[in-house]
Amino acid sequence: MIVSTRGRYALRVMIDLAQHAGEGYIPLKEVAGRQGISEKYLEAILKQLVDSGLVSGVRGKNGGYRLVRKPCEYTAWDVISVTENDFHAVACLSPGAPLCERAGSCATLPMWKAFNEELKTFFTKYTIEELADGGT
Amino acid sequence: MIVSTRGRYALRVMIDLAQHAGEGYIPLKEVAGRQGISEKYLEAILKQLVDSGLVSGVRGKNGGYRLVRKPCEYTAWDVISVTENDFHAVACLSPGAPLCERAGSCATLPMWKAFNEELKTFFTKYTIEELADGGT
DNA sequence: CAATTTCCTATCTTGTCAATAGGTAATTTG
DNA sequence: CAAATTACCTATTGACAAGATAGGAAATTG
Repeated sequence: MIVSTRGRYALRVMIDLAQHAGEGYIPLKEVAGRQGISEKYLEAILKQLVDSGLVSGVRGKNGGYRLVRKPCEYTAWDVISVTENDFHAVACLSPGAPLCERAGSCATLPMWKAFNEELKTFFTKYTIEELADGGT
Repeated sequence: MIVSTRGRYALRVMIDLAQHAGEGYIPLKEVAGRQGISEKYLEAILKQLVDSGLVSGVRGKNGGYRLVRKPCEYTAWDVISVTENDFHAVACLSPGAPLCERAGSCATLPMWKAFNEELKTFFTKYTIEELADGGT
């Protein structure tokens, strides 16, 4: 598949946190329980979300995770682009990829570039708030 | 990356064959040479294209590969959907995937379905002829 | 028959995904 | 302070696919 379990889980976690916003910090255990996701695996995903500043985590009793911004201020793209490892159309378009010597005459490169843009455009259309509300 | 080397190579091969249509059967060696792709690896890819009826292959002297239809009658989607292993948004949407018990209440499923459609729509817009001509 | 060229099967290496395990550091509460 | 809670950190495992390579069998031509 194109979007891995990791990315899917990350989205569900963000949605879960959105649905319980305003309730203080939500412990991982709760989210994992509600979502039916392995705690340990979720831990790794949440660390990534914390590291990239999408979520804040606090230790100790009453600790847990919380959204940093309002749910309407996150898009699916924000989450996916952080959690999916190499979310670009083709290898040549990965950041830091060695310049392809055929790039100048590559018949397919424009299509891949357009697809790359399309990816971002598509997932930016969905906000976490919308997804959490199940609305359009 | 999202589209693997396999899919990219397959597209380049199809374009190459389109650019040399009407010249009879083109041996793998020529295509591989022009495109700078390992012969043995290309062999496996071409077999896939033959098996799925996109290309015909003939053995022996003067043999090789040839497009079955006109270049304008192939889309990038035709090629990619055949060569990419599991080209669907998420695992739940792979054909033959076990029905997800959360499907009914899954907040993200509609988005994944829309993305699946978008994939097909996007790549269907490009014909091999257009790509081969380098035009818009 | 000999050369050509596709077809077929098997193998190998490398890397990522998905998950698990065990321990460390911070924070609150009794 | 002690104990419970909870996030953080590092390492490891198993399964699988990508990307490639190798050697030979079958078909076709001249």
